[in-house]
Amino acid sequence: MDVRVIEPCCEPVLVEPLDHTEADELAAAFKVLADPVRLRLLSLVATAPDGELCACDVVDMIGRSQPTVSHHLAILADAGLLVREQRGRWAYFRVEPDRVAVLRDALMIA
Amino acid sequence: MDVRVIEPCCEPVLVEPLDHTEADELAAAFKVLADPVRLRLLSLVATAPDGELCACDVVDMIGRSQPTVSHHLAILADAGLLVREQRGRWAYFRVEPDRVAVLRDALMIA
DNA sequence: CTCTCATATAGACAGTTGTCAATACATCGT
DNA sequence: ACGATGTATTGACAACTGTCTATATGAGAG
Repeated sequence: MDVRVIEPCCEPVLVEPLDHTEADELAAAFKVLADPVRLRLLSLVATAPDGELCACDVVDMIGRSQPTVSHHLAILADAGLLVREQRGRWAYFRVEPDRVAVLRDALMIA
Repeated sequence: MDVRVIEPCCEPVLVEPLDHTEADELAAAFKVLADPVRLRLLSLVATAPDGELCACDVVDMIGRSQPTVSHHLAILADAGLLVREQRGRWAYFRVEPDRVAVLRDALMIA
């Protein structure tokens, strides 16, 4: 039977209320996720076969104009959720798991 | 040594991109978290000694007007993150852990 | 019943956000 | 060097959001 030492996971970590600064930063982070286009972009990159996706392929999948997609990708990258890598004319994006984990951990509150 | 059978936890669960409907619903849910006042309210309730908090005590802690606090509490309750219980003239709130877990699970993407 | 107090609602206003068309920038191929 | 192509930026506009004051609702106390 497969066993391992239990790690603190999925248990409450919030022991005292957020102060103003923490709340502002967290809210800004969640605001990035509070848009359907950005969530779909994130899920597209996360489920991409090679773990990365070219911006050139994304526009058609999303169904928004190229500037709009570029804008949302920039927001995700600025937030650290995606990392951007320029290869020639093309921009490739991949998910930054640690950054996603920060937000996930913030929800271990109850 | 404390051991147990491993459970699927904190591992990627997203295997295909979100469709429009899923993205819209998730975005609406994260939008609720995308405000510092609501995050502080949530953390105040989550860390309250009895697991519940009276709206009457909250206004002073937050530093916003009573209507504003009431507005944010309503948004959190409508989203299912808080449950509201009227006791006489007072309204008590507690966290709905299952609802928080839904959002946390949505971030198990990488 | 009436007064008081906790909470909710209405309405208004400033600031922010998502979107697009137009344009600029940058890199590759010829 | 030049043209083609992928991506980013600019500017504009409609829609949404958070906040307040003023007011309404609703429940207990006297």
